[in-house]
Amino acid sequence: MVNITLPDGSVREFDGPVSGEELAASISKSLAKAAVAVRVDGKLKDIYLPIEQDATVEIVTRDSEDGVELLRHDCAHVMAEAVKELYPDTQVTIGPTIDNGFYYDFSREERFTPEDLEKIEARMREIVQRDEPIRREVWDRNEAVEFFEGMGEKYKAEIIASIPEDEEVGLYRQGEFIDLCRGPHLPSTGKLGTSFKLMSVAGAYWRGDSRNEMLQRIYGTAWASDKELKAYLQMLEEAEKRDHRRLGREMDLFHMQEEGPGSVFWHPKGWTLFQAMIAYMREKQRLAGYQEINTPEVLDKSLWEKSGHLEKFGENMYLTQTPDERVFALKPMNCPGHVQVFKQGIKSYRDLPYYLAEFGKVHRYEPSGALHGVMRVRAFVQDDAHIFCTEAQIAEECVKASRLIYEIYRDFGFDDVRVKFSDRPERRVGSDEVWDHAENALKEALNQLQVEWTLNPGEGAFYGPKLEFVLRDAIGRDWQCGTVQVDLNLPERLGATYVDKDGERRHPVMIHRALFGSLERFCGILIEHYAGHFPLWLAPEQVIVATITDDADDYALEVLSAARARGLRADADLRNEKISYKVREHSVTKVPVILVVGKREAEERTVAMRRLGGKAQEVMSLDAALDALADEARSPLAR
RNA sequence: GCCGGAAUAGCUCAGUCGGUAGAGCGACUGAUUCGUAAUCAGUAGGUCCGCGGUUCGAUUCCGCGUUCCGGCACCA
Repeated sequence: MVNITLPDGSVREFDGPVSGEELAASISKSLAKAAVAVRVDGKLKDIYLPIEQDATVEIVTRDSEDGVELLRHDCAHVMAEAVKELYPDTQVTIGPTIDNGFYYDFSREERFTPEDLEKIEARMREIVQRDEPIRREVWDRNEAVEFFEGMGEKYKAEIIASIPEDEEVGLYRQGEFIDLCRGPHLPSTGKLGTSFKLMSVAGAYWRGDSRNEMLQRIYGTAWASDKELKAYLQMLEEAEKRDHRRLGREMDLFHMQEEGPGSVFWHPKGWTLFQAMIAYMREKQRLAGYQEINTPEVLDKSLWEKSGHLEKFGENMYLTQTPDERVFALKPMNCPGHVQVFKQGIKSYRDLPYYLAEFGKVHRYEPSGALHGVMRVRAFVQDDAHIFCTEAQIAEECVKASRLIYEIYRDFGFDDVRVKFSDRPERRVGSDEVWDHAENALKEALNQLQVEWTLNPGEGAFYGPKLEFVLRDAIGRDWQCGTVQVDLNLPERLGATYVDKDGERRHPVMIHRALFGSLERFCGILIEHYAGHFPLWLAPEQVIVATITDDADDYALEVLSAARARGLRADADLRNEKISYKVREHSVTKVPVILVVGKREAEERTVAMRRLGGKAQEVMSLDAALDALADEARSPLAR
């Protein structure tokens, strides 16, 4: 007797072992048709395998979240099958699912071309047509290793050999193709459907390690229906339209050029946006008790030797030699400079926590392949600050800094923020005891914050563990922005001390924190997040006064002065062009408000206010319009 | 840095099987005085990314380099 409990709580009795297929069929015909797998006591299983003991079972349908995941995984296998059929000399490696799709890494002498992708996709559709059953087999580990080695599949053999001894070696067979896989899978290739598409081919290191050989990775996307596939492809197109590199040019915010790889030329409008961000942060930090400073960008090599930067971060540093043959480094971080400021005069425990902030421009020689618009550059401004405090104050100060980050992101329109905790890296300074201490303090802060977080093992800074605050951009890419780092090493290395209650000199703890992180990156994220439609307080150009004919020129200039007098960033468009032409042009550059004035408005001292993207316009008195706009243009901190 | 791809007018792109290039938009000039996302006409604008090589001749073919794009690795 096997008792199966269904999600609704009902229990079904069977005389003996029952498969998911049979169970679904016993419930309804339509469910049997839609069923592709089962979840037995929380674990996904193949639908044709017998359930031999009492269990809670959920039928997984093709269009459910689990179902789509399986479908994508199968898609990867079918792709591998197609590749092996077309190019038998190829070795297969791994093929997992990812957001929106899947990939599979192959090893092959020749390169896959876009034409090859078309062929592979066509063959995949044939395999779906064949509707090959996909069946699980449990193999003896050594036999499996021999089998794959015999086929010349050295990567597969290596993976199998590395599976823990107590785990089953499960292989899945579909047609002639057999692959190692944890599973489960759909019952046959026909269940895959046709809503998939191969997207691109790219290089990827074997086991994700740059010391290993490079494989060829083919990316694909797969969905439960053509409708969803189409929606996804459309989303990609939309994302392309809001790409900050494109909008940066269209809105005349910035440019970059060959002579300065990874360096931004900010144009007047882009710099206005940048300054609006700084103005906001300056005020936010003032309210939180920070003092702003400014420290040198070029400092003698010896300081960077003392701090450990040259040893642990040197690959990323720009060095420069002066005519007197002294060697200086462009600062890649602001911390050593801030320690120098802290060290001036004698600090008492009563001075702690001591907050120093700087909008510091740092230079880092980043790998060329990492550069990406303003998101990943070699010269950027950090809203950096260092909090010098006692060990007892660490957790509280980390909590305060983290809360600032959440508040700020909310003001800029981001609610979905993820946190990663990065612990000690291989390349580090300081003893294990010190690291234990720093990591525990940071974890305590996370506890107090009561937020979800994930561990990012070995990704901490060389001087301390860190919290990383991550935002997702329009194309689904994650960007690390804010960070809070606990440092028990640099103050000692650089000789920073304070006099404690007992008269002893002690090294303070240093908390490094950046809230935007990089102003450049945050700015890029803002552009994409808003698709260039900035809220009024951030828009580089807030108001355009546009005339209908030159009858209104004098009045338009009067409106312009009045708008500027209220602090609005405004300009006038008096050109002899049709109003529809002007509206289009300023809409393309995403000016949020156009005040249209013609003869009628001039006579009545009104304006016709038109919002970006809006259909209608509102005629209101000049004063009322400017009052409303000036109010709306205030920063969130002034509300 | 690694794998693959690309680089032609300000932008988007076409083109030359080797004989020094073209469109649309934009810019400029003129006309048009017009009510909410493109008025009409004309003009100008190019080291075809750079350096070598092959060739009578290279923007085109080959090599090297630079930058960019998509990934990987790295990272704020």
